[in-house]
Amino acid sequence: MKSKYTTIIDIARQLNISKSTVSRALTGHPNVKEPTRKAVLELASSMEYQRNSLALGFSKHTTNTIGIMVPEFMSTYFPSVIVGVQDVMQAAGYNVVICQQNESYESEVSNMKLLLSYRVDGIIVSHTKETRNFDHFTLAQRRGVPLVFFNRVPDDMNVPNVVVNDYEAAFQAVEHLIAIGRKRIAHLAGPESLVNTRLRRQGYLDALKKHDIPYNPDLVLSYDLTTEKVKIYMKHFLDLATPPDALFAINDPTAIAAMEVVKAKGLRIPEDIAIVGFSNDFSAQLVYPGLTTVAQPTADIGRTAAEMLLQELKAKVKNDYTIKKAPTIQLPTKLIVRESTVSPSKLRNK
Amino acid sequence: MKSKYTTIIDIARQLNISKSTVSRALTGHPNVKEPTRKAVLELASSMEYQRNSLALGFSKHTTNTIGIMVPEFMSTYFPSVIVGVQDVMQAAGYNVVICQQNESYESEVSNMKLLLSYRVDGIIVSHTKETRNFDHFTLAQRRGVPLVFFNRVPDDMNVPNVVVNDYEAAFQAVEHLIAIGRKRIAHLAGPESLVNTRLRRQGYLDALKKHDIPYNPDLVLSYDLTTEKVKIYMKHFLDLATPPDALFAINDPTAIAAMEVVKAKGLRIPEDIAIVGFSNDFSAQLVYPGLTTVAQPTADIGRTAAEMLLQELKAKVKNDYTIKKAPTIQLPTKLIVRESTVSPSKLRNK
DNA sequence: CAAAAAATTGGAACCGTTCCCATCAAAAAA
DNA sequence: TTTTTTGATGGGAACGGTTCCAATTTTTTG
Repeated sequence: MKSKYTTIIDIARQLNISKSTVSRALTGHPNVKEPTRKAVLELASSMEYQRNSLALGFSKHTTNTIGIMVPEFMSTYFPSVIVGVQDVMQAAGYNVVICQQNESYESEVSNMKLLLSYRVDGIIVSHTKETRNFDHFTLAQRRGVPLVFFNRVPDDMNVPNVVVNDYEAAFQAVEHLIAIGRKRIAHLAGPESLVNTRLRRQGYLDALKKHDIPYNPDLVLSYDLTTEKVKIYMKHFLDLATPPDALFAINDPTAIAAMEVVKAKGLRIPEDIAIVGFSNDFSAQLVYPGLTTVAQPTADIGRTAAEMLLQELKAKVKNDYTIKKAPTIQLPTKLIVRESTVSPSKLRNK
Repeated sequence: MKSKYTTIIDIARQLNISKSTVSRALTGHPNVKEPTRKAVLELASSMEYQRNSLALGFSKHTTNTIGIMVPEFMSTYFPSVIVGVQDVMQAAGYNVVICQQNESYESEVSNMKLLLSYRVDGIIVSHTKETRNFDHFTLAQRRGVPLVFFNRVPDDMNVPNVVVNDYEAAFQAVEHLIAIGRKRIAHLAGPESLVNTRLRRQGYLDALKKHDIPYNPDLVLSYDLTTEKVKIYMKHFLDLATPPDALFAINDPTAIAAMEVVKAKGLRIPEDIAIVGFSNDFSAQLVYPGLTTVAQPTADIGRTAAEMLLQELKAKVKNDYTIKKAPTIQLPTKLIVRESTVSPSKLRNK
């Protein structure tokens, strides 16, 4: 089967020179006479020569391509991290291939194998909520493919990663709720499998403790990040004998789904119940009332992760993280106060 | 340089058989004795053999991978189309590589070349708002790589595509505004380069004509889809001697940005100005008031495009669309009426 | 102007896999 | 038992590029 793509051999034949020379001319090797180079370049362009990355990667053992794996991309968080990654990587001459897992562990494993089978040079990852087994990640490491994690980092793996201080950010968010006079603060936490869940919950607990508010286990529920469950759990909170006067939600979609339940029940936000989310998703400013939330520097997270990966890639001797401590970078967050915790009139006076 | 990946030659050497036999065992060729196959499979799994897709694609001239190119993915529209595409393609045993253009023509060209250099078997595309030159698309076709377009389809190219009836949907949306008694209906249109812009505007014009509302050129502006411009143009509309009492926006982000301008000016939605968007982005239900909009079956669009591409891929003889008419599939839209056009009390009575 | 040095080019190996063809062994048929 | 058919395996070319080394040409130098 003859392919329709032009090859360097086609060019070589037409010019009656060897393919080595054509290759040299095309890659900008210095040892090519000017007229030869010109002839090759002209013919290549007129024949619309398109180099075969498969052949190239195959023969050079490096593809100049990296992969990025995200658990989902319906919120704006991951897309905007990806934009940051592409930014840095394209400037560095790398191609970026995006894989999306739909929060499925199975997809994650198969996408990882896909990326490895395409011999990507490195991978930036945030794992799914289902991921409890990390063998597919260590496999990549054993193959010499550097990994950089962000946001969701496996906590028993020593890998380079970019995160925010989830603990501190949660602590501040809860302190904000306390500052506006709330005492019965509920927390809708995420799945146990995510570090973020544990850190943010600890921040919540410690903020309560600092302000001498006793911890009430009835007000903390972990859930699987599905919209249906939010509705059930939120209804449960509101039906308690003494319902909460505030909610700290693991993320913005959770907070927004919770707001709907509150509104459907005819309660007022923030008067009856104040709500705080996490990540400052684009939708946080759109909902009514505007959602108070912890902003993450998403594009920066992407850029930083990309730079970290570039470090790994250009290290002549691969860093061995079974011996050496892997680098972590923590980026700052910022509490964005909106109407879901402070009524509009007060906000304006600020 | 020795790669850390196991190859079929490593396996062959260890078992003292030829690489042909190993290859046959791994690909499930029938002519392999059972004990041999078993030995190969076991060793492959214990050595964590991972086939080299570069070598495979290189030798077979087919990669079992398709690309999808989208102009942006910060709204939910394109991500959810992608999910539909992945759905069908994964079931059919194909890998999907996602490329995101950031609405940049330059990125589009370079991503197209990237996909071609990786010899993908086919590509699903929605072009950027900047794209006016389609050479990179015809290049793919000349290389025998089938294309399927969706949403944004170059109108002077004969290519398979999946769309909605933009004209009809716009017509209905505007009729809805007329039905609720609006007479001065403004239209914020998109860039001239997109078919959607032209079709939706035509729908707008024809709806006015049908209901004997004279066309007022002052009330129609085309713009480049940037948030800053919406603000300027919307302010301009509101500052007219007789400002519009309704707005039909090219898409939901436009409508939502326009709503902010209206609210900032202290006007009421829908009483002073009713607003309709397009696509039913996830945020349309979140904004306050809820945005009336035209829902598109996004996941279905993705699934349909994927199925169309599969048709192209399995055609033994490639369809030549320089001769033959390319198929088009039009999927249904649905007008979703929310509070931005009908006040809550009336909505409830319906 | 011949010899040495430098620049340019060609040839061949290599990368990992598939696949066609040849070979050989085993099983079936004569 | 011999021949034919079938099944299992090995050998090697092909895919498109890079790269090292050798060969050739050109330039420089003594």
